[in-house]
Amino acid sequence: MTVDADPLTATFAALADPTRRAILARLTRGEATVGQLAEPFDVSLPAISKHVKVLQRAGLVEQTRRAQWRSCRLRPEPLRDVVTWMEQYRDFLGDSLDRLDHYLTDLQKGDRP
Amino acid sequence: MTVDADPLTATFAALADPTRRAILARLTRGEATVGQLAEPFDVSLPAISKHVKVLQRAGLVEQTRRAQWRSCRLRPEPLRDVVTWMEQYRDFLGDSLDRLDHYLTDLQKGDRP
DNA sequence: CGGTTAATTAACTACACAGGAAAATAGGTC
DNA sequence: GACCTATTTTCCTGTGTAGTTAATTAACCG
Repeated sequence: MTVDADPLTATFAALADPTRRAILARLTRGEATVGQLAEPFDVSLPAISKHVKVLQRAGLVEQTRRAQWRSCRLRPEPLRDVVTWMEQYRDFLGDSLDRLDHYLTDLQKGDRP
Repeated sequence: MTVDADPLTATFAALADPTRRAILARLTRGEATVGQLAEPFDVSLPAISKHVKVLQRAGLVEQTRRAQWRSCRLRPEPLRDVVTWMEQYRDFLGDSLDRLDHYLTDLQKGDRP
């Protein structure tokens, strides 16, 4: 993966790693520092730091500095882009994606945050 | 990506390539041989053949031999697994995924093909 | 300022992947 | 069998990535 890949490619590439998916799952339970994210894993801190950077590049994680801590927060937009991409397969997945489609359309019109 | 990656990882890795996503999009319009899949792209046939193999390994494409042609067909299961995985982010994506969740649950119970 | 903590960067190894060209396989036709 | 077509396999190159340890940056604390 090049650094200038299109957003969808960057998102799928970011999701194509179990450690990164686990990091995202952890972040659904609230913000966390890089050190906190690293705790459950048996890998070095630099490794986690790089994973976080991949997630940032894909727009899935946002990092804010608080003193010497980097607090990581989950960003939903790329996942919504994935859902949007999957809509072209609605005939294969069933009509539920139609409803999802409408929801996202409404969302773009500003009907909901 | 190792060859023995878990299914979700293999699926996301397969989707993390624009050429492969284009191949999938083409297959929503019906079956196609490897040669037909290669036509729109400015890459060699072996390259496409390898992309198709990655898609097969992820379960996204099924190949059936007809004489010397390999007809490729889209398989929806891995995409459904992606939707299932995304359900843990429903709070971030909105309640539409709840409905999708119910749909997939009904589907597992055999309410629909 | 010296020390401590949090996180990143640098340098390196090992491996996987995208791509091409060329050779090999497989099936159909004559 | 010889030949043609479709596809895959093999071999090669360049590049990206996951991981390590060691060094570096950044911010706070006394």
